[in-house]
This record gives sequence, structure tokens and C-alpha cells, in this order.
Amino acid sequence: MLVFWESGYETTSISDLTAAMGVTAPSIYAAFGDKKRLFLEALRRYAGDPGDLEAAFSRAPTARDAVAGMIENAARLYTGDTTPRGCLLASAAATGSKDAADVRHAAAQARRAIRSVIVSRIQRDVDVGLLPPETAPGVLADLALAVTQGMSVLARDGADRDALLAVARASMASWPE
Amino acid sequence: MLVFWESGYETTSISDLTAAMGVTAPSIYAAFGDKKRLFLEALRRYAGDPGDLEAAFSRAPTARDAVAGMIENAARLYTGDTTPRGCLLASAAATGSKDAADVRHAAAQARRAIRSVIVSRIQRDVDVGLLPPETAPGVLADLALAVTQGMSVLARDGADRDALLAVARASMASWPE
DNA sequence: GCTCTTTCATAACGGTCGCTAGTAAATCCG
DNA sequence: CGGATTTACTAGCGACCGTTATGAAAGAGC
Repeated sequence: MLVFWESGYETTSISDLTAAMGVTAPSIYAAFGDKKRLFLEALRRYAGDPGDLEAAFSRAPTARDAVAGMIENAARLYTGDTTPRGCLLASAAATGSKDAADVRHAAAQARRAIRSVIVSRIQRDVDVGLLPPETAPGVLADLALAVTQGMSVLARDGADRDALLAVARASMASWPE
Repeated sequence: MLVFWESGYETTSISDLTAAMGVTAPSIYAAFGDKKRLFLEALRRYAGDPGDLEAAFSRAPTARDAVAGMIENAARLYTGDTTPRGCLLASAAATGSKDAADVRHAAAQARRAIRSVIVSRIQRDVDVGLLPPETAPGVLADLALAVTQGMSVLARDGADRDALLAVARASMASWPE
């Protein structure tokens, strides 16, 4: 997972993986089938249980708190000492050849799942009157996702944790009170 | 440029390029040297003249107008009918092998150049009193950059032009009046 | 103790990668 | 018109890609 995170899906070779895992190629193929399934496994491990995100969003007092927490967590995740910079979901399958279209599709689906959790949580606050009725949940969710994925680029370009946290907080100023 | 835009730097092969350009490999090598220099040329063509951006920023009545215009232009660029989805600068060298580190560096430098134009323009408005003195130009610039690069992911995931423009406008709500 | 299954590595497969030597046609210049 | 230069091709280079057939070593069950 760390190697894919650092170097991307297609641009990571099997020998990169064998070197990092300390096993030889046949062991990888016996355990995971092929490179694609190994990556999808790494992607699942990176994204975590979707239910956990939903639970965290449900637990938060407001949609605003939930989204702010998610973006700040991302800021910290992208600047960890023991992990590569940026976001695996944002960078590992950003582009690629036709062969890897299904892998990009899987990453896109993971992002859509996150978006859908955000939208639902915002809608809940709108329904309850915590957010004004003219609020557009889809736009706020898209904005949150764009900031999150965009911070990955900043992190890869060398922005430090404080810079990312400042961006995270500034981005929340877009929200209605 | 379009092929790199669509498929990324390392994940675009020379034969992809020959097919798109209608010439054979030796012609490419005679004209551009190697794949890396061809990509850097495409990158320069994509990014355009840095002076143009600076001029546009200088021409705008306020920093806020300048940044809003940049982000909305990006939203339109990422959803063009005749070009690939998203941003070449954001996606073509998001990750990659050690061999391509200098290409990623070139993309990062292009982003830093844009950031620096934004920062300067904001600082100008702060100096003149159009923006409050406690404004942090670096944070606003980072946010603008993150939204811009993040919109590339949304565009690749299928978001349409209106959705991106809505994100662009929503992101500007972070700015002080 | 002796099979039997599992675990892992060596070695190699066909294919594609980025790149280039060598050559034939086209174009330019005197 | 004729020699020099450019332009573009065919063919093929070594290296590495993802993947797998084969076989040795190690633990499990009788």
C-alpha cells in the first residue's frame, strides 16, 4: 500500500513491490492473484471501512463539524512522517493507460462513496433546520472533496502540515453559519 | 499534449504518441530529443506564458476577481468538449517512478509559479487596504490552488461544467469582503 | 519415518518499453 | 540539373514489464 501510495498504480512495478515486501514475485501472485487485485486490496485498506466514515459523520454534532474534521484529518494524513505525502486515492490512479481504466474507476467509486456520505449528512442538517433550506448539499460536498483532493497536490509539492491545516480551516469559511 | 493530458507522462507510451501524431518514433526523437523533453514542451504549451497569467492578474480590479476568474477558467478548461477531462498539470505527473522525479519537479515548479503570482496579487490588495491587514496571502493562494487542482479530480470523475462552476463560486465565499 | 500438502524461490516466458542505427525518398541550393 | 541536406521510414537494440512453469525446502498427518 505504501509503495502504491508513493509511486502510483501503473508506475509501480512488481519488482518495486517485491523489494518492499521482502518476498519474490510468485508469492505475490499466489497471495493476491495479480497486480490489479493487489492494488484494489491496498485501495480498500487505504480507504478503510466506509461504515466508519459514515459513523463518524453521524456522530458529529453538525455536518459542518463532520466535514471540517474530515478535511483536517486529511491534512494530517497527507503530511505524516511515516507515510508518503499526499493521498493515495487522489494520486495513485489520477491518469493512466487504457488497461488501467478499471482501476481508475475503482478509485472514482471510492470518491463517490465519500461524496455520498457528505451529501447525506448535509441534507440531514438542512432537514433539521441547522442549515438554511437554500443550501446546495452537492455543491458543498463537491467543494469539500475538491479541497481534500487538492491538498494532496499541495502536500506532494512540499507544503507542511500547518499550511495544509490552514487551508482546511480557510475552506470552511465557505459554509453558511 | 492532448495524449499526455489524457493518459499521463509515464503511462503514455511512445507508440501512443506516434499513433496520435501520425509520425513514427524516429521523427519524434529527431524533433524533441526524448520523451521527457517532449513532455516538458507539452507542459510549457499547456501552462502557457507565465507572463500572461501575471498580466491577467494585474489587469483584474481586485485580487478576488483575479482568483475567481482563474478558478472559473479552470472549471471551463477541465470540462472542454475537445480536450481531455481535468488538468494536465494536476494529473499527468501526480505520481510516478524515481526515473520521472524531475518531470514531477517541473510540474511542481509550474504550480509554484502560479502560486507566487496569486500571493503577490493578494499582497497588493492588502497593501492598498482592499483586503484586511490580517489577511494571510499564502493561505488564500494555497486554498485557490487546492480548489483548482481538486476540481481536476472532480472533472475526471465525471462532474459537469455547471457542477465545477458551482464549486468555483462556492470556494470564493472563503474570502473576506 | 514417510508421504502429502503447502511455501517460496529460481528461471524463464512473450510482450512492450524507450530509443537508435541504417536507408530510401524528398527537398533545398548553386 | 546535380550534389548536399533534411525528413521520415523500416528494422531492431537491450532492458524491463507482468506473469508463470518448475522444483526445492519445510511443516502436517498417519
